Amino acid sequence: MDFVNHRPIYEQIIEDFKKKLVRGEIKPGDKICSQRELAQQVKVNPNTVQRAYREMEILGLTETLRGQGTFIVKDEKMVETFRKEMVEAAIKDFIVHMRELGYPDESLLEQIKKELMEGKNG
Amino acid sequence: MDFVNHRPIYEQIIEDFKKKLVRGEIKPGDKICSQRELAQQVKVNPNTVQRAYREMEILGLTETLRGQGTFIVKDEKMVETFRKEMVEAAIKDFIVHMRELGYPDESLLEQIKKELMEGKNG
Amino acid sequence: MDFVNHRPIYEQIIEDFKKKLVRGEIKPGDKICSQRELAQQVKVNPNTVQRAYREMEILGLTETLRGQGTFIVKDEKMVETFRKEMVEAAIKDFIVHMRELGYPDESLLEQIKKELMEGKNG
Amino acid sequence: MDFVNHRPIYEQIIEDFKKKLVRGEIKPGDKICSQRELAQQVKVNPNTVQRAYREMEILGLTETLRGQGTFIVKDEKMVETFRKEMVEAAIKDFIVHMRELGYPDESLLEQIKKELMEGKNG
DNA sequence: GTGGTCTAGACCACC
DNA sequence: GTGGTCTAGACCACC
Repeated sequence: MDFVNHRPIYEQIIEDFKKKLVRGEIKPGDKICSQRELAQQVKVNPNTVQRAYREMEILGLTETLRGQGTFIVKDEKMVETFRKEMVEAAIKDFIVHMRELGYPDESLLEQIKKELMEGKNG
Repeated sequence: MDFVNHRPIYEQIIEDFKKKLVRGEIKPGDKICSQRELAQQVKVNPNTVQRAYREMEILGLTETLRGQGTFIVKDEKMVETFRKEMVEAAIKDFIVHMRELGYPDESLLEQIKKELMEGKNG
Repeated sequence: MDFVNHRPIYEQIIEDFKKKLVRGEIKPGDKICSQRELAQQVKVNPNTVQRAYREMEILGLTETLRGQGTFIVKDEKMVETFRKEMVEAAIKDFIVHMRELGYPDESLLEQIKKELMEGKNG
Repeated sequence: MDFVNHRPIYEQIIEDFKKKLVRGEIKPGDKICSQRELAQQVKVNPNTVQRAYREMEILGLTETLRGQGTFIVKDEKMVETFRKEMVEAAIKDFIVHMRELGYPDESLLEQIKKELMEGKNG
């Protein structure tokens, strides 16, 4: 967690969770960490984790069963839709941002290619 | 300004300013809006603008002369360096983000190409 | 705090803090006064203290954790470097000032010796 | 002049003037720059220079003769007294400052000796 | 008019 | 309780 950032911690937790889901590190039907456990792991107040979990349930990502824990909803399609949405949003935001910087579309692909190579070797 | 966003208004002001600089809408040596003027334009308190301007000065982007106003530093090179930094950082952040989403590098260029086309026609 | 001085109060707060650090009255890792507490102690507005604390963080002297407080960076070396810098700067400034007054280097050591003695007895 | 400093410009002008006097660059009875002239030289508003000159007259450093200009008071003793005061104050302030930094008197002379040497060679 | 500092006090996020 | 942001508005130094 980034405690300096202005982004609320509970949003950062949700964001992390979404990334894990999209990457396939956690799958529909999986039981996820208890709130207490996660709070200890990421060194955050249990209240903050509670808020994140509550919001994830509202978003339809998880469901909590009394006395059993919190589970990812059993809906493969949901994850796939979700993945597409996040990827597309990321790309669109990026393009908008680069245009705001006055960066020409023509140079963009070249530059990305270059960075991808460096990232592999570096 | 986005008053709903978590992002502090003073940071949004700095961000706007950076974009204008990078796009060449304002140039080294230019006098920029007075604090009071900008405060009226974007409808925030002069103190908030003051804070943004102060941070820009610390960042080395502007110079402030008491009683005269705030100016972009007279240093073409600085602006160019700055432009490169911002573009590069944006691309790197984007790549990192896409990898966090588990998106394969191979598909990335294709996908961006597609989005760039749509953006043009849309 | 000196409310008559031209020196801004927030700078005086920073200066006091630096002196305490250099003198070893506060140490790396220590939690320092909360902003509200210090504001009450020195009878200034919490915003003024906030500004001082913020600048100290930018200077790399402190670290602030939301909801937990402000701490001196855990870096013994940094403090030592800082101490040396302050002492050296003070001496250099002094020498420059004395030369500006046309005071001959030769007399300087004598004069300081004299003053040091008086200070002890006085 | 230092336009960033919080020290009022008119005080900086007085300070400069005092240093010149103490160094002997200007002498009792000398005519000094006209206000307009100085304003142009140091690139400052004539009002600011006027204020500095007014204060210097109040301090008994100068006298203004209508239509003739401003002159340093013809009082050699005054300058000498003044010189002693400034030098002594500088030394005392310095010692106080170093003690505030917790710097031991014993090391002080050594350190100054060292800096004086460096200043000569550098 | 232009920037700089400060107060008083509200409201928020997180502990 | 602890820090962060913001407003409203005063007052100052300098142009």
